[in-house]
Amino acid sequence: MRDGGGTGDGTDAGVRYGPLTGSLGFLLRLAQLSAFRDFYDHVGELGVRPGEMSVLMLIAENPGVRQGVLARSLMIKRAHMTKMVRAMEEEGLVRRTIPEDDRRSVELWLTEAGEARVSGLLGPFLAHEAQVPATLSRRETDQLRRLLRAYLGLPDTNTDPSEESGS
Amino acid sequence: MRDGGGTGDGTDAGVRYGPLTGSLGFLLRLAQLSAFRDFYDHVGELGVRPGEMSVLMLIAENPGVRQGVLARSLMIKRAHMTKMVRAMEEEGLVRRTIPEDDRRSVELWLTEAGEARVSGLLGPFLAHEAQVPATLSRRETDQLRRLLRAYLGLPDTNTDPSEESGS
DNA sequence: CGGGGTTTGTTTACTGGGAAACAGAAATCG
DNA sequence: CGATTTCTGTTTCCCAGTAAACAAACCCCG
Repeated sequence: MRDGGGTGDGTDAGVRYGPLTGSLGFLLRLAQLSAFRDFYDHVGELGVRPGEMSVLMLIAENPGVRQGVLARSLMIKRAHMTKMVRAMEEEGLVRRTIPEDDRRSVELWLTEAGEARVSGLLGPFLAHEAQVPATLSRRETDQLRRLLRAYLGLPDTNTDPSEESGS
Repeated sequence: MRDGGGTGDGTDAGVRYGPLTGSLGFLLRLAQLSAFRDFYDHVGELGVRPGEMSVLMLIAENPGVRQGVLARSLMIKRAHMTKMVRAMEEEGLVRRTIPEDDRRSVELWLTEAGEARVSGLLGPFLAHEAQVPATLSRRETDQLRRLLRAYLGLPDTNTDPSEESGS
């Protein structure tokens, strides 16, 4: 018998969290795990992982972005970005070019297959994102996003939640 | 020498995040990485990782908790919990007992060394947690915590912040 | 010009964590 | 009671991601 609000998250086991209850880092970790699980349940069926999707989308949005900038933007190490991008190059999704003005760096572009991949993923992804987390109201969800962006120091982009969603 | 550029978050590289800007999962991922980095900067100096700390604190708060319950509470797999707890047993921090009424399961207890460890970590940890993230006001921080707990389906525990001890 | 320092990507070795298969104990059901 | 199913922890193998060392290119300054 679960105590009322069992959401299936696995966090309703009746343990006392003690000092962790108020820990922002701990809550962020649990929330991220929960969100990724949702991602796998919905978008993951299309055979894409969160990391791959974020890389593809950022290249699509910033053609020719340099590899290190991409790594820093996604807060992962350059070493790992090398592996991801190399693998995606092997898959024929990404093209890597070396600019003349700085021959250390690598610029990234989507191939046609890469663009097709993004096109195919965008719909399901946006549909997934449009869903309200079921434990929050729409207003709370918007506020949570806003606070997370503020926490990260990202600009408060007014991505008007009233737009598209139809298409 | 510490990198003094921007906010230090590494997310200010000028890239356009596109659909990811509004993605709750993506923002949660970045926020979690940022929070863990803070943790390592402050508490990590004491030679403890977030996972180890959370396990110790949960056992301290719930003596005799079963291993699987602990795993579910922290949203990690039992397989991994086995490894962590075994390692901590090797270190002499945790004691594992098999209850008579269910000889499959394992109950976890802190040893004296384990309790000493928790005692030594609690102060720095609480001091770390008391810090407001510098990009948020105190009120926003509290609200972020509240929204994360709601998102996770955790009870809205009013962790009385009345002991902010001077600052 | 040339020599240090820095940046960029890469390689290698390592850690945290998951997936799947498994064994023993418990529960269920004939 | 025995057979089957379920639950718990464990093992093995694998993947995402990091740390550290490195080489090439760039930059700065004499």
